[in-house]
Amino acid sequence: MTPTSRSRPQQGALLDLPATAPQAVDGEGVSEPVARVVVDVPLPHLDHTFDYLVPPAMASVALPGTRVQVRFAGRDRSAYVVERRSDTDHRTTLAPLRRAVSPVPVLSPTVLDLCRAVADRYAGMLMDVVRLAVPPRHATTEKAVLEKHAPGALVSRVVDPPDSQAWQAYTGGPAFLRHLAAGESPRAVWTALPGHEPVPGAALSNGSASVESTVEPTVPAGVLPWPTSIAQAAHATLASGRGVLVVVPTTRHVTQVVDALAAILPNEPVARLVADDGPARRYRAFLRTLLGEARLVVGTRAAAFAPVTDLGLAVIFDDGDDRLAEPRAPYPHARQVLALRAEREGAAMLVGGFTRTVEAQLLVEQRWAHPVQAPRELLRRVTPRVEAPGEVELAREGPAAAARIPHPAWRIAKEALTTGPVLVQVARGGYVPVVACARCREPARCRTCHGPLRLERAGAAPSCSWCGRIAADWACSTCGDTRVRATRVGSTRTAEELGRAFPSVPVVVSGATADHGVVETVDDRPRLVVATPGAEPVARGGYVAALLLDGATSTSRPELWASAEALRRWLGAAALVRGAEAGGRVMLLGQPAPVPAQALVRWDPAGFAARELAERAELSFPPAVRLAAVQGTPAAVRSLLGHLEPLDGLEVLGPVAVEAPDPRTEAPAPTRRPRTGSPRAAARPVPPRPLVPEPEVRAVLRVDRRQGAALSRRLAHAAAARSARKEDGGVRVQVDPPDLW
DNA sequence: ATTTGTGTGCGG
DNA sequence: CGCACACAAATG
Repeated sequence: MTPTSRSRPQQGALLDLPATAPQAVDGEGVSEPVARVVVDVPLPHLDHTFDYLVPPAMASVALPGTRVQVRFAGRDRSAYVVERRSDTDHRTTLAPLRRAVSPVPVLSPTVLDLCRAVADRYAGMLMDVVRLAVPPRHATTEKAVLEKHAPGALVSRVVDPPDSQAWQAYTGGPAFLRHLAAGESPRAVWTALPGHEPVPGAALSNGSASVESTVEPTVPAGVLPWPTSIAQAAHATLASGRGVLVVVPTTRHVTQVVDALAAILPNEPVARLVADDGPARRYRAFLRTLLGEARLVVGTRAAAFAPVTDLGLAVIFDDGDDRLAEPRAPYPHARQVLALRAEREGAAMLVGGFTRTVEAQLLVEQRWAHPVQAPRELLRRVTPRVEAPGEVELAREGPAAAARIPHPAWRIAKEALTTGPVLVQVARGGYVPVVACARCREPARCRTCHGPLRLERAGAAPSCSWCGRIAADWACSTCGDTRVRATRVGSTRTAEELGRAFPSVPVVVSGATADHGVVETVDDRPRLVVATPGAEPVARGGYVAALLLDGATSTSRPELWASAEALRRWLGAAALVRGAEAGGRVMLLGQPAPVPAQALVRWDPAGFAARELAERAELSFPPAVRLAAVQGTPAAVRSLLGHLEPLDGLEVLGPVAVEAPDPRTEAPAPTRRPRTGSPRAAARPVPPRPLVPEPEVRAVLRVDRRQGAALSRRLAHAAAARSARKEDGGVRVQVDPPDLW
């Protein structure tokens, strides 16, 4: 691995000085007295290395990978040493390092190389990526970990490969594990089967309440919960003496994977890298990874950069979850980070999920990864029977066809509740999250801020979901009517209705809203579980049935990804239900779009992904092509586009005005600090900052996928040229923007 | 951002 | 000519 420690040439045509011959530096006894560093400055044209002199006192501390402080443009800035050398290409005398912050080389050459690749791919700055990769230092934790750490005690335990039963359910599965165990680096896109933890005792005792279960369903070998399958792949990789990194969307997923690893590899330490754990625990887990104390690392998106020693396998699960995309510049996606990493470090990769994302489909079609999925016959047995009755079928059943929960759905729930738990997936949380005028159906809005009104609980007056004001004397601005009706029904109200219909069955609500938290698990007793997508509790032994309400709500969104996202959510819920062989049933309701609905009924996420990708190729949409969005004030966007060097086949769409920022998500007024401490600031005329932020525009750049790297390079150059000229008005450059259309 | 270097204009 | 101020370039 070659770290990219070479000083990059000055950006653009601004400064094309003849390369100065490296000059030896007299270090007064210090060997390699030059520290090449990356400095934390937010200016794109300064996104390269700088050389400093290492004072004798820091000679053995300021080693490559360590944090230091340097004087830069008159201020102390934090920086990382990326290289130590004995010469410099800088012409004038070097300034000394100010302070060695810590002796721990937190930025390893491998991770630095990855950060550079990610920055390049996303047209961003190296330091922005490094900030994502290296968690903030926690001094007391660092001291504690270093004191306890005994380098000699690191025993690379030899692990035997997993038994040959593992992954047998999947075509190509055993081969995948075999290659991992042999130290090779296969890549797979894995469509996971629903698997359920067996109910203790149920498989053995035949005195179950279920009368007709004379035939005990035989769960085929290898149909296991997804975290267990991942643990088996990790096991195989450990057998080759290499480390494993697993990245998942949420803390909840992390816990599931950590538990599965503990069950299969009880003696193997696991590092849990989750930002939610807080600075101390997060930094401790990071250091344990860095020191090689844990070869198994599990975490959320930032963990994609974890310094796993000798990485053998990178895993990402449920890669369609938007929480795997980093919200800070340069907005890298964990799937992409891991893919770059697998290539650069020669590691294997596993992209898994119940659905198959369009991006994963592209990896398959490019032959970058092999598909790993179950044969049709097995799939039919272990997935639930799914129905998506159309209006015609429902009308045959009786007059209540248009009801949110039509008669056939009630019947499924009633039958299932005699045996075990039933899941009801509802698109929205809360009680009645959106109301409209009862007469003209115009959405009801707040008189003060024009936010949408909702009902927070039974019998409550409507209130604004943006500002919280109670709209006690609301009247429709269109027709004057004072009555409201529900346009969306949330999980709380749904639970209320279901509770009335099944008074003898307990009802559980799970969701990320304030009223109630996310419920992790439920047992196998009869119970109604109402949950929003992603918050479905795992039921021991699997749900007997699931009702997926609000089908249209999830597919009618205008975004490009709406139907793929709907299918992902439906499959996520349906995968918690027992297989058809064990009586599991799913009903999809609420007029969903037919294409994703049929993909669910046939349980064919790969077919859906192939069709979706073909369609996007036809329309020149990503990921079939590479897109980048450039957003900012009109002048700033225009200037950035003006600085772009020509690129074959580059299409520039727009710029067009972007819709007004949403007052819910937009911070109030970004009060600019007047810097009271500095007398200079008072003397300088403050540029007038508009009270109302200037409206922004966005341009979309489109190129062939093979030109993607060239586009990113040009965007980074243009941003550097702009910042070098101190052109103000920030522009946000986003490669692979997730939220277009 | 902040510092440093260079150019310009005006008073002496 | 000398100095203050403005602007541009560089930041090690």
